[in-house]
Amino acid sequence: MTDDGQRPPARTRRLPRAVRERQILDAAVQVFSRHGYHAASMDEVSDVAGVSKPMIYAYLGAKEDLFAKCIGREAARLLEAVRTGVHAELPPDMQLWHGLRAFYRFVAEHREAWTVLHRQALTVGGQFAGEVNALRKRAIDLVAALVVSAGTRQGLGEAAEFSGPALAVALVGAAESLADWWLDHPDVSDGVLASWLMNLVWLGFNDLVEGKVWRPQ
Amino acid sequence: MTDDGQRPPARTRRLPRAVRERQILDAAVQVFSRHGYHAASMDEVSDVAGVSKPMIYAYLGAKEDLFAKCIGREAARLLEAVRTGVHAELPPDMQLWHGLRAFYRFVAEHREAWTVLHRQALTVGGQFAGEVNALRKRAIDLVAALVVSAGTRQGLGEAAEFSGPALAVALVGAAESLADWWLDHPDVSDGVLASWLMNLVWLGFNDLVEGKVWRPQ
Amino acid sequence: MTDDGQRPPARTRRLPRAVRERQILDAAVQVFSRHGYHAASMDEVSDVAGVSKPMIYAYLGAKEDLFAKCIGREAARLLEAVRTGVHAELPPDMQLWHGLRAFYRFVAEHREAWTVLHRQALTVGGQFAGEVNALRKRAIDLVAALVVSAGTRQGLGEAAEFSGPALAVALVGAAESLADWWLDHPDVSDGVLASWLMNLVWLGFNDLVEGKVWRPQ
Amino acid sequence: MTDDGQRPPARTRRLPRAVRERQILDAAVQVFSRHGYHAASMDEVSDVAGVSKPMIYAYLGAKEDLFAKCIGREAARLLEAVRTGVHAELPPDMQLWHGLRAFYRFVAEHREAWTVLHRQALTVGGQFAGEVNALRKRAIDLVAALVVSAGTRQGLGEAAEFSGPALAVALVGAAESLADWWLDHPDVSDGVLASWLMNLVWLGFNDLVEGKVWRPQ
DNA sequence: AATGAATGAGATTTCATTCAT
DNA sequence: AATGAATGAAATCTCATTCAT
Repeated sequence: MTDDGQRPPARTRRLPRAVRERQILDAAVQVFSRHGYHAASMDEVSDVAGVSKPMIYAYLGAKEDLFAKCIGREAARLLEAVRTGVHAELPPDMQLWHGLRAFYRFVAEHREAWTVLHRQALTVGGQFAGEVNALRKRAIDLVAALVVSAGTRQGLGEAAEFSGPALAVALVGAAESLADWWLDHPDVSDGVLASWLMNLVWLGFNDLVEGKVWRPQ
Repeated sequence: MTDDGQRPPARTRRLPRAVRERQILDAAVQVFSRHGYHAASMDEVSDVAGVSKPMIYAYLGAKEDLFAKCIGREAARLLEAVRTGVHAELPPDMQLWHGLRAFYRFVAEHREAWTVLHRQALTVGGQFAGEVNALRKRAIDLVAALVVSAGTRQGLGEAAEFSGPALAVALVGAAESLADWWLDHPDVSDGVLASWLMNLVWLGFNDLVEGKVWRPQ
Repeated sequence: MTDDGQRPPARTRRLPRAVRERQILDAAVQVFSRHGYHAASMDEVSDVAGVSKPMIYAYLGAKEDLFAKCIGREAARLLEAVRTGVHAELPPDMQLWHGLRAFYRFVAEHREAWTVLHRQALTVGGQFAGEVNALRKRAIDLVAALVVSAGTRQGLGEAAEFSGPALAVALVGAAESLADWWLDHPDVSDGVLASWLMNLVWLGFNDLVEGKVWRPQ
Repeated sequence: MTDDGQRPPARTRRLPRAVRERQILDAAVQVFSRHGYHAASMDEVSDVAGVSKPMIYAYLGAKEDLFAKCIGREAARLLEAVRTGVHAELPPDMQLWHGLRAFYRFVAEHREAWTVLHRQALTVGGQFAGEVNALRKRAIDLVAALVVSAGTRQGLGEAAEFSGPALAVALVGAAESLADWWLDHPDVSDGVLASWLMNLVWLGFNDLVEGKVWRPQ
């Protein structure tokens, strides 16, 4: 709907720096999401942005910097979206549910950003592990906090069958995996998607809280 | 003890083709796992393999082919490992549990293969989606079959709160995510890891089967 | 105390043209002396000068012109310094001695200018040979005149063992070489430096004048 | 007369590495001597060498390495030439004379090498000071040793009017300067050139040894 | 008078790929 | 069967220079 840099922005001239920077970042996210860090070329970024290469280097630095700035911006956006979606005054399960919905809405509305964050950032030899893992870690911590708060509230101790962080990791992985799946099945609403996960995870989690345990055999 | 291609294999001469091919593939997996598809160089592969570049091209084709063959071989190995681990005569939950353990054992024993399959193959812009997604799909289908068989056995229809494939996707994602997490927390046994997932997923799944449902509010 | 262009001159505005030109030239000499003609960048010059690049082009022309103007200004300064130092009414040896002292004083006080003149101007493939060689030639001619005047005064003809111009060239080379050496041994006074040269050259020269000659064997 | 890489060597194919390396170095010396380090382009080197750029990088490394190797090779050659020319069993003055002649012969026969060593290597911001200064220092030390040996042999102490190292520096500078001058006056023989210098320097030096001194006024 | 914004052109360097032996 | 030698093509990045305000 809004102009997100899909088409070369008509090669407008003499824009203020902030605007150009946004244009370039938009283009870069697009290109990186399509090809990944290494296969993306600065030439394509400059084409898509409708700006000559020297501007990119002048404003955003070398390719690595550019990528890092993409990651940084989109990570901040995603986190902000989730944070706004969660309502801290609600009970844990509702917080989780709203958070998931916000996450899926973001993925739906910013497919490219999500692709860059989820797929492309992993491949660059730990070079950008910092940026992305920080995001992931924050997400996991957030979930872990919810889980633990819910758990302790209901008297769940530290059991062999359960590990807060690991559970959070698994949940985040499941959520991400579903997000990817969703990209190819867009006919499901974000609410349904979130419900599925809640039904899978929350019910199981509640069983644990109540002392039910699955054991081999 | 086992030759994993760590050291250049002493530049032996006149080996039968099959052996050379294995040498090269081993080296390629190693190099791709370290740098990813694009950043990996054929020069490094040839160095690590202790084989000249023309041999690589003669035996395994261009870089793309080489990568595809890496993916193919490791995917087959992983699938084989899981298939061998699962005992089809057991009840679904035990099948799932054994499958997960086999999966984690494979990851532990073939970190490089897992890295190539999980991380590096994603970045190449859908070029190798075929190879990897096929594997993933087979894994998901396998899980989905288990889930559905268990579900139908207990009379669960197609409810709004539930989707077999999506459940499988989520489960696979959770398993993968935990695998990654495990790489940094190697002091947990594969059995424990698998148990965590079972407790998270299976219990929740059972609730669904029994008609329990989580709903917002 | 003196403004040597060390710090960006605070980006003052609306200065008269002559002042701006001096600012820019000072900066340019500094930058050229640090990096040489090719490695110097107009960006750095503009930064150091505290003036935008378009001003440089407007006032002093393209990079080549700028360099030529640097050379020209510093060459004129050096010549002026030497000319002022020499007292034409003195006998040749004293003229030479005072000239050398003036030269070394200039080098000490304008290291950057000297660097640009001596080192950087040589590398630009004869492009600025004109400017610099003119200076050098004037210096050599000046010395040669002294030498010849002293020689003819004492009846020295054109001998095989002697060539006025060549002697001058050698003397100038020795003086330059000592100047460079001096940059790393600043604890010697300009008088001492000049004395060394006089003792080396003048004595030898006098011997020649008197008919003494060194011959192989 | 001999093929020194003047013309592209007919693009011969599949030469052994050592030969190619020599070809490339020859071309590089030529190009660097024409344009200096910065203005020289790897493209031109590759053209002149009759070899594609990748070969240059494969065999001799990046531009900096290439330049350093040029300097290194030519410095070694020059030193070798001088060393061979000097006959250590002769008295100091004859050693100096033969050394100078050898030096001028080298300059005459390897103008390009001399240009690279003398002019171009100075401009590269001290980056190659190591290589070149080492050479210069060795030359100066060699001269200084001669001077000192001659001086002490005749009882000259450390006087204010005299400094061994400084004298050597001056002499080397004079020799270099004459070498440059010679490039434009090739009708003088190397013997004559060397004689001039000997007459200028050695006589003056002998005066000093004998206690004669020039003093201002 | 002065400059932020902008770029065409060209530099170095790397890589996948193939001959010729 | 095996490889050292070789390259076309393309990537990243920089710089001198100018426009539009």
